[in-house]
Amino acid sequence: MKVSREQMAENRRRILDVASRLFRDKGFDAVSVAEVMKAAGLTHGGFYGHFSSKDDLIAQTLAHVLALDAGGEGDLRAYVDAYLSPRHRDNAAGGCPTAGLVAAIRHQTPATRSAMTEGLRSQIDRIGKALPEFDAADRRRVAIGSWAAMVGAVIIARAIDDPTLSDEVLEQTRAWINAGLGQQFASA
Amino acid sequence: MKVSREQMAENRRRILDVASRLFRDKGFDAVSVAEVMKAAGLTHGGFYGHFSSKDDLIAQTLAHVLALDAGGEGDLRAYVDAYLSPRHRDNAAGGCPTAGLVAAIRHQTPATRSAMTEGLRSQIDRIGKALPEFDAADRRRVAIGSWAAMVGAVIIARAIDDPTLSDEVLEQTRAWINAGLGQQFASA
DNA sequence: TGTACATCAGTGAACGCGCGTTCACTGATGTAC
DNA sequence: TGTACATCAGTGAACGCGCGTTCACTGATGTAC
Repeated sequence: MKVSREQMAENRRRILDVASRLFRDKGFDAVSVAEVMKAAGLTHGGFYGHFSSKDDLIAQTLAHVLALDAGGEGDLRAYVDAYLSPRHRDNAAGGCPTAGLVAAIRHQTPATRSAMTEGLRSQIDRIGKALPEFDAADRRRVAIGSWAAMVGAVIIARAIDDPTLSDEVLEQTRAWINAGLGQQFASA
Repeated sequence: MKVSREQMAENRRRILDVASRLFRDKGFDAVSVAEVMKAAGLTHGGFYGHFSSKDDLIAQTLAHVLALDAGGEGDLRAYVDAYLSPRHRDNAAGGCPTAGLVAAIRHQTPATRSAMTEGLRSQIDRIGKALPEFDAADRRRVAIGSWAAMVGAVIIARAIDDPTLSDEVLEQTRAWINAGLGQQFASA
């Protein structure tokens, strides 16, 4: 049965929200269109009224979640600490979409790759802006190096089945980044 | 038709070799059992004489490729440079299995996760041993931080569709790691 | 404001396809004599 | 060393299943009067 325009817009938003959680949690391939629609409280047949294909859903979900994720976080050091925490490692579904999905982007359509590229570009810029104590050239290096280490550490920590080693990867990467952020915190 | 024991062992080795390239190139899900067997010059029916399931192939392939990859590389700085090169970024099929596959490990069987954990553990140890200029505590931090940044940068660089930004991620991460490896090279 | 009807968001059965896996068969291997 | 035969690695057709996608239908929406 037909629903109101507002209801349809809300349904669409709910599909993107649940899809972003499911994709981050299980990966693009392991989540079916029917599963997304069911999680959104709908049936699978209506899917193609909102999206032209599963690939289209993936591209739009990525753009959606990266836009939400772009909220300016104030303190960089606090952000690094939260990012490299066991809590974030164990919460892929609600965590950073880059950490959860970058590696799979290589195999996606151009629209999806493009959305991820813009997300990465603005994330690097955002980190750079949180580094006023560095001059322009250093700022870029620190922003990119730190971001690569953060994303790499969370991905690695999530792969490791030994909790002690997994925690150590997070903790030592945190120390390594803090050392790189400035000698005044080199012992952190 | 039956083949000799040596032939069978060689067939098995060839299956693992082509599987490791295909998995690194396209991901576990996008490679079918039939595709692996065909690439190895066999038909799909014989697969279950060598492996009990596709998951078993994945676990054994990962152990196989991580063992091959474990060759001790001499100079750490040269290793970092090669790792963070456009050439390595563009050669996922023949490149580092960690960069190509870590992110997908989260969704694999315990045997596969265990193989990856051991591969990561020994890789971190190997990098640590290549850092005699640091004391024990710093060595661990530098090894893990550098490795996380290397893996993260290659994964991110492979996702980005803008060659300029992709190259920049590799290059700035290289500079960031070199800075962290010691002040005597801080300008590299 | 109230009624009549065209629109169209969502439903659920059905489709074609590729996948992982199975199995009866084949013929070279390798062992027993 | 040569022969007879049991073994078994590899073949290719077939299976069941879940997936992405399609489509005829339904009934609430929202517009025209």
